[in-house]
Amino acid sequence: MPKRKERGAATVTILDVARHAGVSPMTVSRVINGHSYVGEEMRQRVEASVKALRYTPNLAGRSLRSSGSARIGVLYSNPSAAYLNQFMLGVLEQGSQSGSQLLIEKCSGIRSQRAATERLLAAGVDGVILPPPLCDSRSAVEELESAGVPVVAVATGSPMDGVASVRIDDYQGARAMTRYLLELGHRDIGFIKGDPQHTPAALRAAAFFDTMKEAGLAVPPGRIAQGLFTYRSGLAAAEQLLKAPNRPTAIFSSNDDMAAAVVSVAHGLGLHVPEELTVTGFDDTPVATTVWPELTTIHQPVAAMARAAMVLIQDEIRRKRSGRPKAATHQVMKFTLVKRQSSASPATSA
Amino acid sequence: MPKRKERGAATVTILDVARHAGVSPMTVSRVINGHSYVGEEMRQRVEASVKALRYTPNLAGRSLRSSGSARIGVLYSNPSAAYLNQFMLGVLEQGSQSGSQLLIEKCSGIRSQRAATERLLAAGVDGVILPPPLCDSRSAVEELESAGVPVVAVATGSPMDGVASVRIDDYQGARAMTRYLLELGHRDIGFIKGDPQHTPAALRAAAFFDTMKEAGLAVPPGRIAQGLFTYRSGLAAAEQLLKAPNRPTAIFSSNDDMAAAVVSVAHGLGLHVPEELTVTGFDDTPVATTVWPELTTIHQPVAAMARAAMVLIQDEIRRKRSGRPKAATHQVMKFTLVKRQSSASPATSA
DNA sequence: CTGAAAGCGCTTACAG
DNA sequence: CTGAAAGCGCTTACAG
Repeated sequence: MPKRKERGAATVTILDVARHAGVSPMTVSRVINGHSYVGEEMRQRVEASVKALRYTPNLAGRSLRSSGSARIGVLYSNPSAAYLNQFMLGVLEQGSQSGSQLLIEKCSGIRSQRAATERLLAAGVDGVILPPPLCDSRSAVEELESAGVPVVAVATGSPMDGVASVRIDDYQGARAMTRYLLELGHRDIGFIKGDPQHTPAALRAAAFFDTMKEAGLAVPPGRIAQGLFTYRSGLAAAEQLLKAPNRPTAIFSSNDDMAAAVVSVAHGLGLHVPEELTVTGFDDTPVATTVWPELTTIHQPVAAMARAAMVLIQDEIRRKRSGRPKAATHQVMKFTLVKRQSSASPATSA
Repeated sequence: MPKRKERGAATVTILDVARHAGVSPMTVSRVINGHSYVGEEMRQRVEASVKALRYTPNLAGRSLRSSGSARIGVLYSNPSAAYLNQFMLGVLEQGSQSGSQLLIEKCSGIRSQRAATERLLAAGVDGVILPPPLCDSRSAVEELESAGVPVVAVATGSPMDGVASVRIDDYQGARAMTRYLLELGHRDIGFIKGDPQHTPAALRAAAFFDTMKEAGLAVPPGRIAQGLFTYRSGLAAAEQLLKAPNRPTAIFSSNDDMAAAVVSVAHGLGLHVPEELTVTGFDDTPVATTVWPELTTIHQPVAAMARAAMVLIQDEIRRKRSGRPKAATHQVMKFTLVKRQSSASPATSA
């Protein structure tokens, strides 16, 4: 005697749907997954049953049968808590959806990096995702790839050949922001550079300079400050820029943490943001909506990028298992310019 | 002919371990799960094999067989991006570990709350987790429970009878912080209250007052400011407290966002933190380590609380399925006082 | 204390 | 275009 229905709560399975629609479970499966050719009439019958029974597939069952049950590692360092949270959110979301198992390893410094890599390999990972700044670590990539483990680099400014990557176009992002500031009427714009060790920092700076140049505007050295992507470095950079004899009407910071610092310093100097000073950031991390005024910034879809990285790594794993060559896809995701309260046209009296 | 081994990568299964150890898969399963009585010699043999083969169980397989494959809803409103990220991280972690499926619904206002609840019920959730501030919504709890769906409330200041909850002891947390400030030598301490709509806010305030009173210290009304847990409200509160004729030597803010605002205002007034003003927060969200100086605060283990909530809801679901009564466990997790750079003894010249 | 059998929900080949 | 069979990796009863 089958005991399929012993539980109190009726869990609708693919079999229930099949029975309801008067077809085989296979057909239901095909409809759900949008696979191959299914007769139009059947498709509709199945879809109606799915709806009527409120069926949602059990992912455990699916991933058990499909080869989705990969073991995926995430190796990170230098944790900006906010970024990492968002990133891991995407990774976990996609992971639980596809039934993959995740192994998270943190490292700091080259020695612990090697140890962490070893641990991942020992645990039998099928693929590894590298969020920034490890996405640019040749040593990490090489150690993993030479062990036959595919890698996906996330948010790198310079994707490596043969290594899959997901990123936004940092250059175009910074260009869009600079153009926006120009459109607002700003001509005298300060810029805070990011950590030179991080590849996207250079792209953001280059885009700023190029766009200013195209607009026929010179950027004197006094309008540039070096930052390290930290709030603290942003404080110093802001003071440098704002204590100049005649300050700029806008400051474009290479990330949000530093932009938040600029807002704080401006406030301290009695400058109203955005009436007397426009401040913009980059990344749209949670701090952008925490500070007041909220920051105009370039939204980097961190969670979506993490999800995309999971999809890419799973594809590489599948390819490897079936003996196909690497795809090494370079995926570029869309950024968006988010206008909030920290930006405005310069005061006419400036 | 079995095709168990067709894949290139050798995925170690429980069967491999069983063969290696010369026992049945059942015995391996029992050892792994620490179940029932297994002969000591066998246990060791199995454990050795697990290690030798680097076996890690496939969670999809496990959750398919066990009744772990519950469908769990998370209903949230009023998103503090940082808090929610951390919270979801914990939920997803636990969810993927136990093979549960997650349904996330956001709502704002009572009308959309009802709609979101309906959607969860329509999707056939087996249980729902309510992060703050929905953890205190009687209407949400009642609607779900009356539909027979168990609920776990997270971070509520006043747990309801018969509804499972996970929280920290906000009163003791604020008490610990106040004592710490007193130990540092502060006597004149300002306090910023949180949103009165959130139940923990009152507990934190009460603990501050009680502890000051016990120390024989009066808290004049001018030392208290009302906040709403937002950075913006913290700016206003900080100005109110710091522009008083003789300002306090320390300000205890009911959360980190407002404390970050205090630091910014202090900086603006030319006050050095912590030399001239100690600032402390509550929660230890990412902003606490973003600002400079980094905030001394009470660490609330948000991700761990989310994980605990998942475990509780799964327990309730299991109970319900097997016809047992609700457990309605109230779990209190430990907070920790994290000392960072924003606090110090008051200047002797103060 | 240990194991042989059956089945969780789904999808991959293989037939038609 | 559709379906019957088999099996993904694991654990729940049921026997011994």
